[in-house]
Amino acid sequence: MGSRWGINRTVGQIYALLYVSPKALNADEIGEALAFSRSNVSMGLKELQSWNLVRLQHLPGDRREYFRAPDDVWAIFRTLAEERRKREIDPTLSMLREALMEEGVLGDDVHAQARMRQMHELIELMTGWLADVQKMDSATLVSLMKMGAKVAKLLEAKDKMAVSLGLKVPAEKLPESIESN
Amino acid sequence: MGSRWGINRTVGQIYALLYVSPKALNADEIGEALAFSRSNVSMGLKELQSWNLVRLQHLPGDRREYFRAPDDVWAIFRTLAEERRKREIDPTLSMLREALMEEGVLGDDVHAQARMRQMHELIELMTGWLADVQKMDSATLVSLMKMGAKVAKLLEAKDKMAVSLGLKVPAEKLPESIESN
DNA sequence: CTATAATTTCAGTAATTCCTGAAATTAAAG
DNA sequence: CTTTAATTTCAGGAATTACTGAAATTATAG
Repeated sequence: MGSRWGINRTVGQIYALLYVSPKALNADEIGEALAFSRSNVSMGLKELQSWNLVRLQHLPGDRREYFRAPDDVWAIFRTLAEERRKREIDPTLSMLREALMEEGVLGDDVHAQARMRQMHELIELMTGWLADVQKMDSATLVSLMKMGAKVAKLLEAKDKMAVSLGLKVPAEKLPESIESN
Repeated sequence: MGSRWGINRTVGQIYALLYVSPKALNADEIGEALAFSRSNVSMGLKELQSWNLVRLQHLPGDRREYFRAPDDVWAIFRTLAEERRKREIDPTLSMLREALMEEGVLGDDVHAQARMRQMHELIELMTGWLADVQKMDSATLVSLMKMGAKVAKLLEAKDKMAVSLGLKVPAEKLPESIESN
């Protein structure tokens, strides 16, 4: 599964093991369970750490390090999204920006420029949205997702209600506290 | 950029070229522009077609096929999301389901079972949401994304308003027509 | 400080993925 | 139907990525 999530097969296997394991595991246990060489495990764990996907733990009277996945699946998902943004989206955005500057000066290829600007806008919009969503607590996020398309209808409804009451309700002025339903 | 989007480097290059090109291109033009062998281009185009990412075109008096990317960036994005869901998420979901069935029968590893169920729920929730979002037109989608976190506040506001008016406004009963802002 | 356990690094090899040119196939034009 | 242009397939080689064991490093216990 993870092989298309920016991490390779063995790293994915290690993470899957940690994810389902009821207790933290040390490198030897992981290597034994998956029949990987010790060094392969070490590299895999290092990569997982660079993704912020594992928590470290020390058992008293044992000098080995123990690893586990965070308990909250949503937290895992957020971390993944956040790291992928940093590694893949952000560099893409700056490349696009650079390309737009250069072409802009030359005034060269108008069409290509317009296309790149469209792509840039789309990506910026999505990352901005992602940043907003990342700030929400898991429960709020879950209820929003459950609503799905209904959110759009709600948007309309808001306008209708405001209008029918002769009110102006700029979204910025709405209540601050938002805990889920 | 595309190398982490489920397609390899050369395929990504071909698509980037088509994306910025003001006119449809034939295979030879692509190969020449990128210095790829004709067969490499052919395989790349085949892959892009399997992803539904290119539109075909025939010029009169020319028997070669011409290729271009769709005009709407959002359409491209949707297609990509849809195809990745089919290829990566759906198989993961059924694997999880199977694993849950098997383990369930054995009653074996309670913790692993619970963890897989959590993951399954998260993925199902997200794909359900994605399906909802895919149905919206681009303009609606854009305005929702621009709102970002404000949607959550709006949710609260809806409840407040309904309550203060002594109304019950189940989301299901809200207006049908939803065009963007 | 020394001995030893744990972990990491890295060069070499294995495995996988990618790309090419030649041959085969498809399909349009005459 | 035949010719020829366009495209696809595919086996082999090139390039990249992943994995291993040995050696080096780090860190803890005595």
